[in-house]
Amino acid sequence: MDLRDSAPLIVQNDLTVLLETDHEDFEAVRAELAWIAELIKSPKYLHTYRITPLSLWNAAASGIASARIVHFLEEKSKYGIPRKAAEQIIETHNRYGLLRLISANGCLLLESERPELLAQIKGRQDFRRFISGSSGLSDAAETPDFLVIRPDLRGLLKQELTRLGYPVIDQAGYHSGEELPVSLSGVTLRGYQEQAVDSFRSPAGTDSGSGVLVLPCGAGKTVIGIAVMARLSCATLILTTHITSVRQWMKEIRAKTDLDESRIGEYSGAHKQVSPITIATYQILTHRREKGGEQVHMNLFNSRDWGLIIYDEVHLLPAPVFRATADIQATRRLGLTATLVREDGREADVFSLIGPKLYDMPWKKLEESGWIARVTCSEVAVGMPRESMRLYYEADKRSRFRIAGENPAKIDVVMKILQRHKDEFILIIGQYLDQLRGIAKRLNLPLITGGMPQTDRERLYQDFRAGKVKVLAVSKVANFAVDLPDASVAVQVSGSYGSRQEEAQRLGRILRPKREANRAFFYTLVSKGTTEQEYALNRRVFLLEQGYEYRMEEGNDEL
DNA sequence: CCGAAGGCAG
DNA sequence: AATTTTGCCTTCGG
Repeated sequence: MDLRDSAPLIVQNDLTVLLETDHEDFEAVRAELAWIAELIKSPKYLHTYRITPLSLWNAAASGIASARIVHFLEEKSKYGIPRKAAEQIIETHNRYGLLRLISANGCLLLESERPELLAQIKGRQDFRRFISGSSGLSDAAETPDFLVIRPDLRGLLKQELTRLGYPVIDQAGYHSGEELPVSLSGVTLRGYQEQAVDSFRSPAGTDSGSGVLVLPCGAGKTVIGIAVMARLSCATLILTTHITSVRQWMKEIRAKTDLDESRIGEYSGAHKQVSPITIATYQILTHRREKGGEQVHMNLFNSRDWGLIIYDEVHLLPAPVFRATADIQATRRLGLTATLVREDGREADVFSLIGPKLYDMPWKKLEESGWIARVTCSEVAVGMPRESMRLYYEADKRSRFRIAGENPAKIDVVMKILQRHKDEFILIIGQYLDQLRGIAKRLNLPLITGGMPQTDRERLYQDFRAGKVKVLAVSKVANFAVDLPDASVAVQVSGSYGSRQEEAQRLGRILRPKREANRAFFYTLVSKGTTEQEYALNRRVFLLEQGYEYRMEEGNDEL
């Protein structure tokens, strides 16, 4: 084994990978590593990644060969790859594709080049329920060429086999659904958007037909969804997180296709229209009248012959919708998201029930080509005044986070930042209403919270867009409001615990391309010597994974 | 038919 | 481990 002291990686036996952050190749190696591993820890000088079965299968699905992975790791690591680790990478990677679902003569078949694997599955008590009738051979002891699978259990089977470590490539095809001619009008897709749409379409011969596209905020996920709809030209059900997003989809579909208004419907609390294009929230699907009661709106999946279902923000898809999705595997499914990471660890279910990752556009690449603003992130350490520190130490564990979050010294730091960015549009985002009210009062800023009526909000947005107001304080509504105007500076004064999701969303607020210098600034204020620092560490993980760096600043002198 | 207000759940 | 916001349902008044 030759020694490459100058290489930035160390690959360990357990498939964790360490990456030196001050290495000259850091950025290039990080970008490559992001395709095959997940970032799990990110202290300043040494980031820890883990290569998981799922990360390898997603890589396999996007066409990255195991040889390329091993070669890359070999070349970029100081001590090469331990033999065991290389074997395991190849073994796991190669399992993707061992099992295939196909349909023949109207039957659903599970086939493999490894008949002994099929025999093993057939022999398992807990897989008996998936197999229907005979498996092509009468003698149970013989090794089968294929297994006949109950079509209604197609989803569950894939879920179970993925859990067992044998993901299935599903080539059994899809029903085409009700026809609905759709053409795009007045839109030109950007290059990467075209690629994303293509990746969902049949790559030579095989029909991918289901899977997930990963794109940053502001990359135009809606347009891509609409373009897929136009290519397939069939009745489509679109599921999304909240009503504003439902309306957003409607608006864009109206603007960007030749569809008549009557063909587009909203299925929500207010309107229950089932049109050839129907847009609904996840909430209405999961809603129960009483605890443990029936989910009356789940029928939406069967209330029309959908040819395509679009899952917007697929990382937020709730458990009952997974269950319903297992039953409709013959329908094409498109997942859209900015991150495949879920806080509940159900990435494997996204993989087996929605589909594998088909396309991934890293944030940094979009930044390079100017489609989103270049952002400088800073973490500002703010010391706590003696009185708050005393309260902090006296408080029980659960109140501490809030006391640190509401650190009154943060106001002065906010003022300094406002000074630094005097003529720019600034959002001040926080978690606690008391804190925000305090800041808004001291600095004489308008404050938007969930309690503010929609019309009042819109008036403020307008003033902001017109430049009459340049600094706006906002509560958690900033995480959801689609129509919140764009700013070039965001100051996060507090957040909800370790949510990576939230950090990414808030950064998303300032990503829209800027007129002159295409730059934006993201500040996050963290109280020194408190638990807030640990949570901040976790919040950063997702953005670090995307290649953002955080500058460390001191907000005030020691108190 | 529509929108607003109040309650509850996630 | 917890604050806030949102969405859905029901009821009520026009």
